Amino acid sequence: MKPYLLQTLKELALLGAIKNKIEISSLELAKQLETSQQTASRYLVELDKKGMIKRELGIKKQLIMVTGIGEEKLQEEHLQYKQIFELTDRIIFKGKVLSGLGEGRYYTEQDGYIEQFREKLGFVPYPGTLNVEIEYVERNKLRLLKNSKAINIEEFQTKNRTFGSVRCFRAKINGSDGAIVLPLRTHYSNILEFISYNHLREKLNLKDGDEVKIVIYFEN
Amino acid sequence: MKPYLLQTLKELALLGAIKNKIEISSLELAKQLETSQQTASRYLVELDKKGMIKRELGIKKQLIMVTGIGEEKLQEEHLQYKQIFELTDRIIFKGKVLSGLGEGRYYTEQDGYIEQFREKLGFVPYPGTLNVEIEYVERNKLRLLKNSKAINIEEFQTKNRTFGSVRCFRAKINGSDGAIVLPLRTHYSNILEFISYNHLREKLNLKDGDEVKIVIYFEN
DNA sequence: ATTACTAGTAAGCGAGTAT
DNA sequence: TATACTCGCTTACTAGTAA
Repeated sequence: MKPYLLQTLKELALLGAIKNKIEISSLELAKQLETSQQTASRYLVELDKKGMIKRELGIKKQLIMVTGIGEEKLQEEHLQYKQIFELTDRIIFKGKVLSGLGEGRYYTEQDGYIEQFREKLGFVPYPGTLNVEIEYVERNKLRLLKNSKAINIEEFQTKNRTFGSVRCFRAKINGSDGAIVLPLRTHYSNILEFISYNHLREKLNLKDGDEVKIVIYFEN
Repeated sequence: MKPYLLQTLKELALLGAIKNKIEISSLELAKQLETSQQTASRYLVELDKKGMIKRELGIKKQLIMVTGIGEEKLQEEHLQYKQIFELTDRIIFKGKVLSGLGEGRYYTEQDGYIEQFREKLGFVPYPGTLNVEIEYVERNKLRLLKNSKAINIEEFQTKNRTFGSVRCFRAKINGSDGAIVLPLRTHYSNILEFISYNHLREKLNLKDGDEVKIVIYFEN
């Protein structure tokens, strides 16, 4: 949708055109939008064609109402602003289920980790991690976690090797509870590793390539 | 502000660029905005010139952060969406104080009205109404009151004449409590009549032509 | 008064490319 | 790899005006 049409739609909504007919001439609308009468008229024609407004054209005046389609579009926009300014305790990602390398299983089966997961997260994870690939550009959102308080899993040693610290954040995947694990050393990547009490692939019926929604919660 | 720049700013904010530097190439941004690398680059230059973002240009990547000015602009936008979808129990107007015809005083001094104001609104109004002229196009917002429950002041008679019914809504003008009165018969006009316990012109130090903010509250 | 078409002008776009 | 310039093309804008 063209940005200027969205602005026009918003202006109409502000004047009460959601679930209500409002009476507004193209010249009045033009003044609101700080443009010409002709342009305002064109905007209305375009919005009408897209089914975002409904018009009743009289000889002197026109009645305008935002349609359900138009309202939805505005609500989408509203949600985005809420994400920016209100839902600041969480980050929302869309991603694709990825076939892991089986590494996750090796780590989640280490007693040193399991014991801490149980203590600090309150569950023993199903072996393995569910890997989700996010859009490369969205890794920027992960930066927000940088200065935030995490659930820290401490490093530990076995006879053979050392297992590094891990930061965890409570999270949901398609509504199911769990946590994401971020190894402390590695750089932020575009792959999220999700652990859960459940076998998520089975519970949520996930196959490689499926789109999922992940919400990560944090404090501050 | 150009609509497409606002959309760009919002996109950056969604990626976490408020109070945070994010790492994003013009090509990545272009993908997010569904436009070309050149256009995204131009947008960033424009936003930078307007002081809405701050950039650190490296050879390979650029770090971008939304500035205070940019954040304010986004918050303004957020507020408008809140007005559309959340603050549905009120209407907000900006208007100009208008010199009345003295009619208000005549009506507000009628015992038949005074008694009902005291009973239903909880105060005896200072004699006279404060008249506020709103933008002509904003009279559309008043339509929202049409189907809404009002505080109804009943008609009554004196020896000489009949005084008609009036609908009242609790309201605030520049933060001060009172009510607006809408005569039942008259068509919605672009003049709001405000009554209050206080002498508002004095209390708020208002002169003709001063800009005021009025909030009208209603239920459903 | 309105809306909205036409036509000429201005602004925006993106391919090519320098840096 | 990047960013962002030039330039030809397209889209958007508004004055004039018909309906």
